[in-house]
Parts: sequence; C-alpha cells; structure tokens
Amino acid sequence: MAALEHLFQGSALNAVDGKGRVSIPSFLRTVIERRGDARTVVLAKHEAFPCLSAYDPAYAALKHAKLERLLEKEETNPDAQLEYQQRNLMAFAATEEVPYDSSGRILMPPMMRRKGQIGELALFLGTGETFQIWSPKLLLDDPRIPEDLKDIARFRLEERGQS
Amino acid sequence: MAALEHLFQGSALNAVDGKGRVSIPSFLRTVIERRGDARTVVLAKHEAFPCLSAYDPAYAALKHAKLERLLEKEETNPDAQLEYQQRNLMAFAATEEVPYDSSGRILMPPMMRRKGQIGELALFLGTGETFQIWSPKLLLDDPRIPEDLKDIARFRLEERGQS
DNA sequence: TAAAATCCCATAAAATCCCATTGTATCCCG
DNA sequence: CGGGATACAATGGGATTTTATGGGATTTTA
Repeated sequence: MAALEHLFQGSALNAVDGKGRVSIPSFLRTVIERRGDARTVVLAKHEAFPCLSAYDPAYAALKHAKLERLLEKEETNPDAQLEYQQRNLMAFAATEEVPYDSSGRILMPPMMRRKGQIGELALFLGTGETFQIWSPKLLLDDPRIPEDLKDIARFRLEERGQS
Repeated sequence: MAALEHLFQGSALNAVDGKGRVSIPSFLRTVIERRGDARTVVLAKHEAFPCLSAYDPAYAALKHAKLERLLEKEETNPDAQLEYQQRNLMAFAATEEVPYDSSGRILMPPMMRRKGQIGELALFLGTGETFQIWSPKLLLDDPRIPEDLKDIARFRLEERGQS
C-alpha cells in the first residue's frame, strides 16, 4: 500500500449525467484503492491547464507532510509563515474530497465542474502521480497539448459518437 | 481514530441566523468525529488573519501536549518559560469550546463572532489540521489571500445569491 | 422573571442509495 | 478455436436519506 508505487495511467471519456454524476474509470479506481484504502478522490483546479487535477487522499496526506517539514525548517522566517498559510489554504480549502459510490461514480461538485469547465463529457487522463479531468473540447483547443494526445481525445470522442 | 490522519478540506458558505446559530458543514463534522468522538468545536481568533481558527478537542489536546514537551526540553531557558505561559494562555483562555447539536449547528459565541467579524454569512475553509471561519467580505478584501481562493469565495456567494 | 440557550419539529433541496439495463471484455469447455 | 455463459463497467432513473435552515416551545441561567 506504499503511496507512489502505483501510478495513474490510461485515458477514458465518460458521461456526466443530469444529476452531475460521473463514473471514475475503473483503472483509476484500482490505483486509488491500491495506494490507500479510501474510495475517494481529491479534486483541485490544475495550476497550469484549464482542467482539474485529481488524486487519492493518501497522496494528499503525503504532500501535506512534505509541506509541514518544510515549514519546521524555516520556522524563524516570517515570510515563510505567510507563504505557508497561503499554500495550506490552496491545498485544502481550494480542493474538494468526494467519495465514489459502489458503482464507482462521484457527484462532481458544481464549483469544480465550473472550474474545469466540464460539460456533458469528462476526459480522464492518467499522469502518473495524479490524473487529470478535461473538457475534451478544451483539450483539443489548447495549443500546448501534443498532437498525439489530441488524437487520443479524438479517438475517444469518435468511439462514443458512433454508438 | 489517530488525530491527524484526517484532515479538514473543502469550503462552504453557511448562514448565521437571528439567534446566532450556524451549521458546521457536514464534511468538517465528519473529520471532527473521526479524530475523536466529540461533537464539539474549539474556536479561537486566528493569529495572522482577521478570521476564526477552529478545530476539534482532540487536536487541542495534541497541541497542548506538544507545547509541554517543548517546555521540558528548554526548562533552563527563562525566555522559553514566558513564551510557554503566553502560548498557554492563548491556547486556553482565549478560546471557546462549543458543542454542536443534533442538526450540526453551533451557537456562535458573541465574542468570537465579533473577533471574526462574522455577519450573516460564515465562510468555512478547511486548512488541513484546522479550519477557518471567515466573513466572506473580509476575505475578499485581504491582499494576502490568493486570487484563486477569492474566486472560490465569489463562487460560493453567487451560488447562494441566485437562489 | 427576563434573557439566553437548548430542544424539538418541519421543510425543501441536495446527496446518496438501490435496482435495472446494456454493452463489452473475459472465461471456460467441448 | 468457437461461442455461449459470466462478470464487470458505465449509465439511467426512482426511492430514500441527509443537510441546511426556519421557527416555536421548553428549559436553563443570571
């Protein structure tokens, strides 16, 4: 159950239904449950891309512990104090932890849905330590995204379109 | 039930009614009850921000124990003695412990309400080991608060306004 | 006994559970 | 190897429960 022995990988395109529910792809759930024993995802706005960043609570705790150790080193520095407060706020207040049910679905919180501009479709992308949730349209429109990755998004869209 | 295995996370904006009652958001109550078995919150003025700092009794006990150990180490240092006395005063005399009822509401003590300048609305922000209670307006006006977090406060205000 | 705190009940909206369906991947055995 | 049987994933929709909140009644406190 060591936190970072298991990495998030792969992609999937799932529907967001009228109630705001989305299935977390099972291959991501497997990693979550191997890293800890929660059936829960932590959602945050991605710092660089117009999408959401997601991970498991064990990873969040690990990140927090790291921050704490950093503070103890710089305890005397007054600037460090404010910076610490700010980071803590971003790491915890600006994130939401949502459990998934027995069928693997979360209720996407309205705030996160808006921050990630997620509409009827959610594109899940594994990125190792974390995974991302995109509006497929936004991903295709972003010039920073490699063409090969866009091909994957297009493929997932087609897959769904023809059904 | 280890104290710091569960962290406070997320945000919510709740109403303070005419009697001074506020609901503690359920996701914070869950953490409180997992950390110990009290249905109680400890309130204090935040040391840096114009808001309240809040936590569970188990965390208060833990913090106290930590202070004690620190003191024992520095027993010979007279400065440490004074500092300990001061911190101890703040940690206990300047805080109030209030239980929440079966519907999850506390009666916000008038002194704390004034210290935090909490009006009709209380913004709850998880910050890991503790959580904060803000007047949303004061948060929006504070230059030290990251813009992304203010966005969240604005979102919560909107959410409520349109209903 | 007046003010304040607490309890109790009511409600609307939201979140959660539960069951059903469908498509797809996997298994197993002849 | 074929082809049905099986298991699981994603998803829809109804039923149930929880949450936040208002307001009255009762108890406690000063």
